[in-house]
Amino acid sequence: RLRKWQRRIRVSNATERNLAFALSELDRMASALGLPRNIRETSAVVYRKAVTKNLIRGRSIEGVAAAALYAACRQNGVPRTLDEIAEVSRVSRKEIGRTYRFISRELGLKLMPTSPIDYVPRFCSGLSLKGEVQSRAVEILRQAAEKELTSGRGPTGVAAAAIYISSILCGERRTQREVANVAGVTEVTIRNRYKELAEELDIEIIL
Amino acid sequence: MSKAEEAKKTITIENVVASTAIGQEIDLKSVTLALEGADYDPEQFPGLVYRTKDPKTAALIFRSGKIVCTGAKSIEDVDRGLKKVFKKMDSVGIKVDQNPEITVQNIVASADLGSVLNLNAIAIGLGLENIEYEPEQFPGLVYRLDHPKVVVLLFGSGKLVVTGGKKPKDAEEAVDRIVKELEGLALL
DNA sequence: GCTTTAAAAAGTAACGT
DNA sequence: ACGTTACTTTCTAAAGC
Repeated sequence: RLRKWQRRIRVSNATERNLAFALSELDRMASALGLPRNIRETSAVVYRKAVTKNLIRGRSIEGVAAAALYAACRQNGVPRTLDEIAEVSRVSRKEIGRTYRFISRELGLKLMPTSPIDYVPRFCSGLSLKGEVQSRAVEILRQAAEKELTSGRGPTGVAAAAIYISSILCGERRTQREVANVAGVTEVTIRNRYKELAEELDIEIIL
Repeated sequence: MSKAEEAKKTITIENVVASTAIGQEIDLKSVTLALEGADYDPEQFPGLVYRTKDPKTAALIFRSGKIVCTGAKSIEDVDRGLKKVFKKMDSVGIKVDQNPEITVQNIVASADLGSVLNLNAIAIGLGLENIEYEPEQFPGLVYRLDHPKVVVLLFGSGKLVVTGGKKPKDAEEAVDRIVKELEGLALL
């Protein structure tokens, strides 16, 4: 009788300790990425659901926390790339991606693939580009989606290319290197994507 | 001719994995020394790797006498490749049953649906709960089928990969179902 | 879970020239 | 800006950590 109680208390303590650690880990990563409170709350909700469904078994708390944060950013329409999450996590990008796929499926998050449009505001502010450049980039991306120029392409690369084109069209040109650094892709990728967008959408770029 | 028939004609078997067992324990150390081109590093992996050039295959030989053959382009090539492995083992002094049971474990096939695909629309159409499509991580959409039990990777180009099947017919049935489901959703 | 093998799909990356 | 190589995803068996 007494042992059963002690065991419950022990389990309870361990569970609470693990949860406290996970929440502090979420907070630490969110702070490092400068994420707002609503995303920290969303990530905590996702993490608690994962705990409730026993999804932590065989997985590290850090891994599930990182995946929960990645999911929370996407749910709120302000995605971070796996590379960005991995930078502030102790877990590898590969592990975060696989854990995300697992909890996403188990919790039935049903998230749509990340849209390049969701990266535009953040990338543009990182390049000090005005709202006009942003809306023009978004318009390019809308047309790109309609003409099926985004299937299978990395969202960040497509967003970067649209912003690159938009910055030129608006007379606030940013170099491929500047855009590439902010978007976390290579200049080669921006070149490939922008050539494709320009040709398929009949946009003339005068350098 | 239907699109399903057209697509099925494009199916190409790319890789066949099979397992078998000679009824005997093997001293991998001595086999490694006797067979030229044999790679064996027990610290890294318990199996010895032996490659054949025609057909091009890679055999993983284990201490237990069990063997895995990968890389063959057809089930016939699995048999041809393993026959060569058996002959080599024989020439090195290992008595091998020349006709052990061979089990095909996995068949990887590729095919072409003939037209570009809107992966985003397909992800929604086939149901976000049955599909994995994360273009940030991989350009292909992952679709798991229960019948046949295989995994299909769909690409924006319209080309696809079917893996996990144990017989050529599994790939055919998978392509057939994919085409019909996409046609039903007007996405092909 | 990992280790090793093979193979395709298409995108992205990192080398060298 | 090329070209090459290589990594991402899926599957599967094997023996052992």
